[in-house]
Parts: sequence; structure tokens; C-alpha cells
Amino acid sequence: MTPHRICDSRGQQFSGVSMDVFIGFHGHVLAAVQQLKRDGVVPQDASVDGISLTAPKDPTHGDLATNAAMVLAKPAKMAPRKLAERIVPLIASDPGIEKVEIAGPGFINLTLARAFWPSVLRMVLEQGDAYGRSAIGKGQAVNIEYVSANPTGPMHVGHCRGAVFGDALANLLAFAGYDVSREYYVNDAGAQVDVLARSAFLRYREALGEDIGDIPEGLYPGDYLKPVGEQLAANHKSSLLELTEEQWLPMVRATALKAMLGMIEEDLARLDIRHDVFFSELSLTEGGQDQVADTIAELRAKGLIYEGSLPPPKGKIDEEWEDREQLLFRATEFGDDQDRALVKSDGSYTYFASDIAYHRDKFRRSFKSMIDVWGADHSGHIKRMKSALAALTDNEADLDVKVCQLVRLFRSGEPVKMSKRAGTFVTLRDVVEEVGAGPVRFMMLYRKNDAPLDFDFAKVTEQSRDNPVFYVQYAHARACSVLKNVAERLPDLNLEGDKLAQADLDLLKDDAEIALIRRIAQFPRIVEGAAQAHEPHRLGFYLYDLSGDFHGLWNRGKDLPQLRFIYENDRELTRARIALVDVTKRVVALGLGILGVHAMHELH
RNA sequence: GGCCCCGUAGCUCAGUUGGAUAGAGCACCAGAUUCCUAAUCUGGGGGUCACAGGUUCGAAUCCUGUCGGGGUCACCA
Repeated sequence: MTPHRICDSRGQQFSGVSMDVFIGFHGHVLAAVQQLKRDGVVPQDASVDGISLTAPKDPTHGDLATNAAMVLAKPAKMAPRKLAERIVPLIASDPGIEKVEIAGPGFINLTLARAFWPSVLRMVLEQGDAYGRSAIGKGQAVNIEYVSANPTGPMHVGHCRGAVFGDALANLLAFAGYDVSREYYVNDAGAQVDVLARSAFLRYREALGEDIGDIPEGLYPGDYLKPVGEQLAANHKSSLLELTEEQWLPMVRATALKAMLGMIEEDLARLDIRHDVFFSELSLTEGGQDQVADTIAELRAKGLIYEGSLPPPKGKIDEEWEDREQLLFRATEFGDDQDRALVKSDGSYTYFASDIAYHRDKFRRSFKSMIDVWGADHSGHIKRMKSALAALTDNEADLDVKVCQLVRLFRSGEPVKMSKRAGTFVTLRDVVEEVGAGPVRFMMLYRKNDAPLDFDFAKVTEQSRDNPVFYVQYAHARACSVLKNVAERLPDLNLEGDKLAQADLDLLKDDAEIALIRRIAQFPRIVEGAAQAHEPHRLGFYLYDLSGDFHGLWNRGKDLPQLRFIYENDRELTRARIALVDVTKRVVALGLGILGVHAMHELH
């Protein structure tokens, strides 16, 4: 593929397929391999799956490198470098490729024609906000379940990371061409919501004028239940007092649940998080049906359910532990270290039992691909959940459980102490109000999900290079600033819309300029890689690097005025550089958009 | 004791799913520095990728074992 074909193809070549600017060259390498197969140099059945085409870290290795010769050396029974010599002439003829070299153990390094890089810019300008979008998802439906915090109170910081992670991952997958459904599993069936109801009932009595004293041990003490009590008092006057707990509890519970969910939705909205579906656990067993029982029956039919007793828990001695026969799922058949209980001693279903039914329901809603975002304390449950789902769906469903490790809060290096009992835990709302949604989101994503994360209130608002939030936002703001300045200083320079794409981009020759373009060209690959690995943090690190290249280029203009973006002595060159600035700005904004962070036009 | 995660520069962490001489930021050292509204900038030193085996053309990455740190371990959610 030549550079010209790349920039001339408007809808066709890039609609529906990867916008990776290197994809054409990859095809080229594969075509060369096909030729060698026809020539009998490489056996027909040799796999080409391992052949990659990547941008090497070291620029002296060219723009692109392929391992094709090394991968095929064994099936072809040839030394890698010998085989490389056969491949080289087959790709060297492409006019888009300036130089082909064999290096190291058998890498084939391609140096692209200098004119290729400006063509990348032109393409990005034409693609606009579609740049980097991918079709690898093929419209496949993906269900991503995240947050799912118990509806018994406001969200605290602990929920924050999973919430942001799940939301950004959902954005990312949507950007990569998946059909994403965002789901919240509402645990409205367990004992904790009865506790919620009793706590609300106490507040109801308080609202009626009764002195309730201290909140008893075992009930939720938070003030956030006072409005619920007042609402109950307004709706029912004192009538609930006449009823038995059995009678009032369902009513009070429903009112309290609705209030709690409303509060949680508000908290999430502060972080720009909105779910498509709130799935009620209670709904699994309501309305004359019992999906949990159905689920257990299905598993029983597969011979995976039995009555038995479990060995006592190891590690700590639990006084209340009693040996009893219970209904168990054969998780050990799937590599779990124990079979798992489905029914509690009081006869109700365990959380696990409901959760299986819930995942079965997702599958029945035709989601074959599911992602769950869990806190680290639930990691021990992954195996049993996967086991149960595999059993129920005959391995047709794919479940990826992403575990978010703990967030440790700091204030200028000092750990923030939190105690639920003392009521000193930091809520999600506190954090967002103090530092803003954007910084919270970015910091929560600037780490691998399975590594612990330190969150320092002072750090996220610091204006320096070691605060990535600021550094990336600053790149965007700086680009905006340059665009604004050029419009003022050179008002007759036509920079509107697609005029920018007509700038003579070949004038961009400086190494720092090319380096920035190379980074921009990586964007679609980063998106695809992050989407496939379910790792949004890669995007955050990419944006930091991209911002570094951009700031670096700006800094060079300090010493060398001829390298400044706005160079009044050369209007055409300025136009070309403005195109580069504009594209950089767009890519930063696109990347931030996927992370769910609003790109700022000015910083103060 | 079982299972899961982690172990990379003095510190905090990346590492394109197995690629070439392992990279950033902070800190440290040496220079430069009043600016296209904006974080000062440039360069430098610093590593047995916890350890030992294995897999192969090639391992920080995959497998096994050891050591160290964290989480979790009937019924709760």
C-alpha cells in the first residue's frame, strides 16, 4: 500500500475495518509470505498467526519491524536471516517503503518514506473524531457489570475505583466496536436490606417525634436515612406503628431502597457514570417464578448438585461454625478448592446461588460475553462463578472478572484514616467535590486494575509534570491556546475545517515533529490493545507519552524560534504545524473522552 | 495450611500479550534559563527484572519450585 492510497481512501478503506495506519503494511508482509508459500519456500500449512508488525522502541530500527522470518524459520527449515533475505525483495518494491533492512536475529526493519508521516496526519484530519475507532468488536454484545454496591447507603471511596474502571472499560469497548451494555446488580434481597428497612423504620419513629436515642448496634447509623424516615412519616402518618414488623418491613424496605438507589445514582452521576440497566436481585424470585430454583435444577440435571457437608473453615477458629448437611455445587470439578453452598441454614438462597441465576439471566438475554468488575475482597469467588457459568452454558459464555485492588488515600503523603464505626469514612461525593470528577477518574485509571493504588488529594491538583492529570490536560489546553493565538496573529491564514488538511504537510520534517506524528499513528493500536486486554489504563499512559512529545516539541521552540508552531516568517509551514497541533489536540481529547475525562480548554 | 494478586532504578510505576542495548516521573549530579498566556529546560549517573530451574532462535513476560509482601478462606454481600 502506498501513502497515496492511504490518504485517498475516504470511506471505503477505513469504514468497518481497523484504522490502524500500519494495517496495510502488515497485509504486505502477509502477502509476501503467501508468495513464499506458492514458491515452496515456506510450507503451505505454516501458521502466520505469530507474525507481528510493530513500531520498534529504538528509532534506529526503523519505523516498523516484523518478526516474520523468525516465526517461519522453523517450518521453513531455514536460518531466520536467510529466510529474511527471501522476504525483503517482496516488500521492498512498495513505494511507501524507503528502506528494508535485516537486523539482529532476523528482524526485518522497514523505514517508511518520509512522506508517509504527513499522510497519517491528513488521514486523521479527515477522520476527525472517528480516528482510532475500531471494528474489532464486530458489534458483539458485551455485558459489563460494575459498581453493584449494596443499596444501603451512600457510595464511599472504596467503590470509586471499580466504578470508574468499569465505566472507562465500557467506553473503551464501545469505541472499539462492541455493543456495550452497562449493568448494576442491585443486591436488594439479602439480610442487609432488611437491616436497612429496620434502620429506616427507626428514623420514621424519630420523624414522628419519638426520642430514639442512640442507634442500636447492628443498624445503620448514618444521617442519610433521616430523609427516608421523614418521607415515611409524610406518607403513612403514624399508621405503620400499628403493624407488625412482618407487615411494615416490605413497605419500608421498598421506600428505603428506592431512596438509596436514587442517592447512589446521584453519586455516580457526579462521576459521569450512568448505567443502562439496574438489575434487581429480588426480581429473580418475584412474581410467582423462582429463577434461582430453575438454575439449581439445571445444575442438578448436570449432576453438579448434592447434599453434603463441608470441612470446617481453616485459618481462624469460628465459634459459630456447625457441621451440617447443605446443598452444594460441585465447584471442585472445575478446579475450585471447595464445593460451594447454595442454601443458607435458614433456608434462603446464598448470595452465590442468586449470582449464578443472575449470570444465567444475562446469558439468556443473549450476552455471550460478560465482564464483572469486583473488589479485591471478592477475588476468591471468581473460580466458583466461572465454574457455574461454564457448567450452565456448556462453555458458551465468556466471563472475565476484573478485580480492582484497594485504593489508599493520602493527604500530602499522610495516610487518611478511615473508620466506618467512627463515621469517618470518606464518601465518593467528598472526593469528587474536593478534586473534581476528571482528576478522580484519571487517577483511578492511571494504574493497572490489579495493582493497589495510592490516591493523594494534594497530588491530583498539583500543577507539575509528575501529576499526569495536569500534564495531559495541559497539553490539550496548550494546543487550544496555540490555535487561539494563531487565529489572532495570522487571521488571514485559512485554517477552517478541511482547509487544514490541504496544508503542505510535507513541510513537517523535524525529528520532533515526526516523533509526535509517530505517536499519533499509534493511537488506534493502543485502543485495540487496551480493548482486547480489558485494560483502560494503557490509554492513560499513552496520553501521558503523547503529551510529553507535544510539550517537548513546544519546548524546542524556546531555543529555536524557527521550530515554533506559529512562525510568522513562513506561513505555509505555520499552517502545517497548526494542523499537527490540531490533530494532537483531537487525539488527546479523544483519549480523555474514552477515559470519561472532559478535556479542558484552559487551566487555572 | 489452601487459593488469588503482587515482587522491575533509592521511591512511585510502565513495559505494545514471547522480541533487538528493559523505559518514564520523582529524587540525585552537572549545565542553561524571563518565555508562541501557562508545568522551567537540556544532559548525566543509577538494574543480576526477588531467587533457582525449565520451555525456544529469543523470557521481565509462559511453566515448575523456593523466598518475601498483600488479600481471602462454611453460612454474610
